[in-house]
Amino acid sequence: MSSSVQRKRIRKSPADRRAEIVDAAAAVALAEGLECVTLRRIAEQLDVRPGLISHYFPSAEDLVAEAFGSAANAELETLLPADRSGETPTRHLARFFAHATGEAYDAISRLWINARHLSRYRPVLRDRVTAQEEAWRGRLEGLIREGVEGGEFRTDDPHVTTIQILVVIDGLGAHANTDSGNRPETVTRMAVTTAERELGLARGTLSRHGGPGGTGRTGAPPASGGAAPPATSN
Amino acid sequence: MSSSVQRKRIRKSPADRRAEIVDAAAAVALAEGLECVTLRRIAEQLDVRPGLISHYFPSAEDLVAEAFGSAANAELETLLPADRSGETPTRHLARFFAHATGEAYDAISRLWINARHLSRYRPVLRDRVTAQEEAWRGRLEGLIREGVEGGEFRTDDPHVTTIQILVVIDGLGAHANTDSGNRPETVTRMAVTTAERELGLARGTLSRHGGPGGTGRTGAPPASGGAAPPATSN
DNA sequence: GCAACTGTTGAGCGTGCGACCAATAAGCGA
DNA sequence: TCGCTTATTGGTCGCACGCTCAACAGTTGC
Repeated sequence: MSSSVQRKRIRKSPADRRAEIVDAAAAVALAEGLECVTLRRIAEQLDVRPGLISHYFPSAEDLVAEAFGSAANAELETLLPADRSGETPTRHLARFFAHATGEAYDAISRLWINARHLSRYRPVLRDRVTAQEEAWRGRLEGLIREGVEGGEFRTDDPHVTTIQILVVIDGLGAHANTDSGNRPETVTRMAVTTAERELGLARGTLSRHGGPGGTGRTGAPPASGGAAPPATSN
Repeated sequence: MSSSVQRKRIRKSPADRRAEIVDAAAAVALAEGLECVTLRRIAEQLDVRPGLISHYFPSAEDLVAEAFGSAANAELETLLPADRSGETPTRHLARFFAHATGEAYDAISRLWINARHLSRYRPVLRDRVTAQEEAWRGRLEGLIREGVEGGEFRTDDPHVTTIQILVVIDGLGAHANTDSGNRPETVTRMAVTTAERELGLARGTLSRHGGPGGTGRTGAPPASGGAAPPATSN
């Protein structure tokens, strides 16, 4: 109404404005997809003119990459905080799976699918995706190594084990845009099952994230053969 | 030069023209991505006018869905032919993994990532993707059930086992646009490892696709713990 | 040989995109 | 308080997209 005749200009410091733009872009990327991160869309979000976005990001591709990096990084920080104050690796890993397997993770899965596809055409984004994959892997591998050193986990090769877990999580997340949600419990639990198997943990250890934090052992015998284990109700 | 003044019109039967368009669209989808399946692009490919493509596909989204469906279906037919003339399920599954793990499969992985992402915005494509997932799963599950009935495979739930294998394949394929290719051998073999474990097969049974076709048993003890198996050279 | 059918063309509309640039005004230091 | 720096605006360009439609021309059947 009052602003249609003459726009009120709000002048901010470059650092503030840039951060504001990146935050808005990350939000749009997460909610609507990376292809919706356009100069006009972000400008509208912040109630500024498209030219201003161009001013801070002369190449729009840089903004898209930044949006993905920001969103993915924030999620990583929630999922696997660098600061694990006092919590055991087992509890931490259990908490990680609880979050990374629930429906709340679908938005993140969508973002990863989005970014991995768009990487095909946009080199700048591709570099960002590679860096983020590295960051996620590094963070998880650190947690696993810590658990191995403390005797909670057991694996010959933490690096390979980490990748194996991530591959399963990626595989489960691949259908975030299509699945109707009716998946067998055994499949939903695949990531946890893989982790427990590869880390020498008893079945169920990583399912109860409110459970024992000390040793993580329950005394249940480990799965012996290769047959599919019966699905547990919880 | 000679055709610039007056275009030579080639009139074809609707069925032929439609098939021609779908084939071209599928080829473009596979080579350059589904977003390159545009009226203008396909028209250029066939040396006709864009309006003609619109004539056969009043909605461009239908053409994209058809392109994906055609490409995915052709690949499924190569990967898991409906007609398994005389070959044992073990040999057949081994052949499947040989193809679905090699670099030649990257193009298909890219297409799936592409389609799954685009499904977010295009309902028609989403239905097609869901149908293709169903088809792939059904074909693989049929093979596994056949193996179980013949005593080559052993699993309590062929349905779940099938999905588990496909999840791993999806997880491995997720990085087709970003990976530099340097992946640990153990990770590359994850799909085969999963199949062998879930089907009660000895390690290596599904790696040698030129190997024994009868029983598929080698006498080697099954993997006990979660330790990474030594990498085999072939 | 001619007429009817319809596959095919050519042209144009409206939209949204990234990129560019001169003009403007907000806020800071002198 | 004034002037300068520069953050911000408003407008425009070229491009590619899907979609529409009247006009054209192969092909077929009479």
